[in-house]
Amino acid sequence: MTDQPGPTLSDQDLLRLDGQICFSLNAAGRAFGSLYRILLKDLGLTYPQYLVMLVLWQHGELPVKDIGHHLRLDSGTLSPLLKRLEAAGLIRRERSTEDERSVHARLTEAGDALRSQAACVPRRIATATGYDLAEIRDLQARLDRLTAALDAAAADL
Amino acid sequence: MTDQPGPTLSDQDLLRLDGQICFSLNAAGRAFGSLYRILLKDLGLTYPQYLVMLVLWQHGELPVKDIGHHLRLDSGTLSPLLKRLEAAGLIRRERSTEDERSVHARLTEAGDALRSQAACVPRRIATATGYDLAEIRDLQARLDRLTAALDAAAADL
DNA sequence: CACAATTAAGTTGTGCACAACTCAATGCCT
DNA sequence: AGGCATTGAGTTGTGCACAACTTAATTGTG
Repeated sequence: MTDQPGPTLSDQDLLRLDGQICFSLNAAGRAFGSLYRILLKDLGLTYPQYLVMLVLWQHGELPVKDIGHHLRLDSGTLSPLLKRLEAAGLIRRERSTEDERSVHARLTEAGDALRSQAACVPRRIATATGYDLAEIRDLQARLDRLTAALDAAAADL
Repeated sequence: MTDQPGPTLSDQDLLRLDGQICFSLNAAGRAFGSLYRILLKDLGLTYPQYLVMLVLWQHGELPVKDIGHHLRLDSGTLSPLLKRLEAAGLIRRERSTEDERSVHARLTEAGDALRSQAACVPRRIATATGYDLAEIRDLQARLDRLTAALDAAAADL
């Protein structure tokens, strides 16, 4: 029989311990945000805008829907964000001719040119983590598993 | 000699790979957010508000500054949030008599009563992760190390 | 074909995060 | 004591995330 600390934690204990993972997750996310904010300042991009640009640099022209799919964002977030990117002259938005519901985002020359300016960012971020590639991938895998589990749990409430 | 993918990744490769950790981190954070949103709906709390309540349930009366220290939030975020908690009748805010700059947040009876209602939340979250306690702690440690590294990197820009 | 259901964007409203700022209270220092 | 920097909250403005809703185009079905 086991008389270790015990597998049974009281709700009070959990209430005290709770927040820990999400605290850590939150803190890490914000730390990333701060760093990106600094590194992206010269490019005139916010971190979410940078993520959208990353998607466009990889995939070229894309409908809003697909961008949202890649980033797990809905039109309520993307519509104003894309408007700002368009106002900044980095992308153009055009209604698809074949399906008039769909709007496609496409890089302008300036948007494409920004790519080379952004090229140094990932390396600086990677260096800042202090992790090597294997560790990063491992951490990522754990986080993705976590996300999947949470999504599944949320699905059947 | 090694002719594997190689330790030297081009900036373009990194640009493609980039976002991965922060993507995963972001996704996990949002997945947590969704789940908490559902579980906290009955309590009438948002997730950040719940975090503040957690701190108050643990520490009792606290100055705004200390709450911010626990949660890594500044007054710009906390002031309106605490106002909403006060409007909801869960806390009271009172200027300290000994230092009139400082404002202390204190649980009302309703705020304290909410604690028992919230007691079931952490367990449900923990279950939803699909991780056991050891894995959670391990992940947490990695995330905290990551945060520290990123903070340090941001400090010397 | 007509009409209901679905889909894609966009809009509105709320709340959070953060930078930059104001203001008052306190501490410090000669 | 006088004067100045520091500290703690709060305010303002921008941008993101998300829920709930609207609008218009498309699809599916009887």
